[in-house]
Amino acid sequence: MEDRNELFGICPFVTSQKVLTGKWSLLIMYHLSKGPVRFNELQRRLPNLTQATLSKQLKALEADGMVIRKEYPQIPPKVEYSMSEIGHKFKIVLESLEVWGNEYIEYIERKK
Amino acid sequence: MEDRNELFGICPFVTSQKVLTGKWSLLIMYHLSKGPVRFNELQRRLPNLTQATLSKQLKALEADGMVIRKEYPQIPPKVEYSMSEIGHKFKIVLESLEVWGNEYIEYIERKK
DNA sequence: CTGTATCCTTGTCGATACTG
DNA sequence: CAGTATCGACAAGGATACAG
Repeated sequence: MEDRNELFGICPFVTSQKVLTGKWSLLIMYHLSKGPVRFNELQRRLPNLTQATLSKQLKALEADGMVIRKEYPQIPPKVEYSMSEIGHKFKIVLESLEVWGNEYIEYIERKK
Repeated sequence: MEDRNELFGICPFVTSQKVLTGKWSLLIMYHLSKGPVRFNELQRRLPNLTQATLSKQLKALEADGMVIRKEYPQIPPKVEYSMSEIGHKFKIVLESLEVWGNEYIEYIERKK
């Protein structure tokens, strides 16, 4: 374990954290795990996220190879986002995160 | 799924992402998963992380209930950090992240 | 419908120096 | 040993407006 940047591509945690930096990445990946989604539909499911922000986050995930963007040459345009192969493998992480997240929420409630 | 802030404490992914925002949180949790660690030892294992930053990240994790800080009244002072109960439950997530992270690293290598 | 272009605010991180 | 204080730099996100 040495430098964060040097360790990208070496340490699984450094690498994971880098890919998951986006504030909405988990939520986006979760929605894509249910199947391909169009841009507009995704935005509808993620209120309080502007078009600009959603676009940036999707571009980042696409650049990281997590997400596949498929464009249908139509008018009006149609673009579908889906999980890539490595993205699909991430579903296991999502599942464990979902379980843990709910446990954490319970923990917070008890603490109140 | 509505607002990020409103959903903290409701949606497991929103909640998880909030807890894991820290740039070093995964790495710190990983090291603590091996057992209690003193401040200095932790810093030694995490080069390229200044004392100030490590201190802030630990404070954040402690505030979130992920980490327990135990202070021994000695001279020189000794402080041990360890995983809390909910922190221990996070180990499952760490394990799946480790597996996935390594798969992702392989994926990147193949892409080159 | 699916974006992009700007601009601005905010938060986070790191560097450095200092302390009980 | 285990921090804190301060400061500056930078990146990420959000608001708004516009475009193909």
